[in-house]
Amino acid sequence: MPDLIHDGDSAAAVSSLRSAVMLLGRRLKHQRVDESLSPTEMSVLGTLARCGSATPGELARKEHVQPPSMTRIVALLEAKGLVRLEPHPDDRRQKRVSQTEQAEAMLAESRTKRNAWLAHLAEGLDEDEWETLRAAAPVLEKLAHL
Amino acid sequence: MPDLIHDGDSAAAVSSLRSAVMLLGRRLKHQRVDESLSPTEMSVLGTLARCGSATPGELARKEHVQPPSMTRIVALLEAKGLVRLEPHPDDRRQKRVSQTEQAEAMLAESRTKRNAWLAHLAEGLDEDEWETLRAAAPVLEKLAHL
DNA sequence: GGGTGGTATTTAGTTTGGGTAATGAGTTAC
DNA sequence: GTAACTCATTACCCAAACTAAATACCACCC
Repeated sequence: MPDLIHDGDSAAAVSSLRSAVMLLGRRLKHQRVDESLSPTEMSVLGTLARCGSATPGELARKEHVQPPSMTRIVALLEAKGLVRLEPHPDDRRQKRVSQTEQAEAMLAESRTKRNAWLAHLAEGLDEDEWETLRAAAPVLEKLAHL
Repeated sequence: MPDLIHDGDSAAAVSSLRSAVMLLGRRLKHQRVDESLSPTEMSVLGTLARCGSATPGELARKEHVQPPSMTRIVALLEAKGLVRLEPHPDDRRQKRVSQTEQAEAMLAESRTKRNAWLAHLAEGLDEDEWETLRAAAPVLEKLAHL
């Protein structure tokens, strides 16, 4: 690992990365598959799809959101029939959240639409640039979860 | 440019990119140099540093924010002594926004602190991964502005 | 067994950062 | 010279997070 703080190139890269991520994030917020679903709600569904099921607390930690926010999000998702809430087998303080088949179908449709939007945006990139980005995607994801 | 919609690998990359960007964006929001400055305000200062000066409307378009929001942001920045507002030389409807020396100093300090945070986060990446990310930074920035 | 401290979730109330609609001033085209 | 358009602003609103406090439960120690 290079010295990220004092190496000039890395410093510039970090700065560039930050502003790009924040700007792109703001734009992505507006690209919703389902108007009634907030970006974080979508993200929670994605997490559930990857992890199977989780407690609200685990979800809050994974999404880097405070527990009360996750309570609200889970409640809204349940009201829409996208997640199921069951009592935790071992600990009656906790609950188990898992996605429904409906959520799975919506995620599939959502991916198609998101891809269309981002693909449209990425038409402004050349082949090499896209290749760079494709290589970086998993790394960025790892970084985001560290 | 490959077919981003139907190529399976690219579809996965797009999906991964989206969730990573949104999650990382949410986390970055909390890492402020100056507690009294919102992420978008910081971003505006960054844009001004790159572009010299601009009108509120130009800034709104660059940041992908509505004009009224930019009016408020610029007003807050002016109240903090970080930008200067002058009448536009050619068109009396418009104004020219430019950063002050104070803003420049703050940006420098800000970069140091941001780098420290992101560098700390990036300790979990190995050298190759960081190299990948560094190469992707300018591309991501280009994509965000398309 | 009962008290004590800690944890999971929720409720209530607040802040924040953005949006839309409507207004006023200034410019451009006809 | 007026009609149409553009830039910035004002007033109002809304969504989505937060903090603090309440509730329910577990685990440990005596």
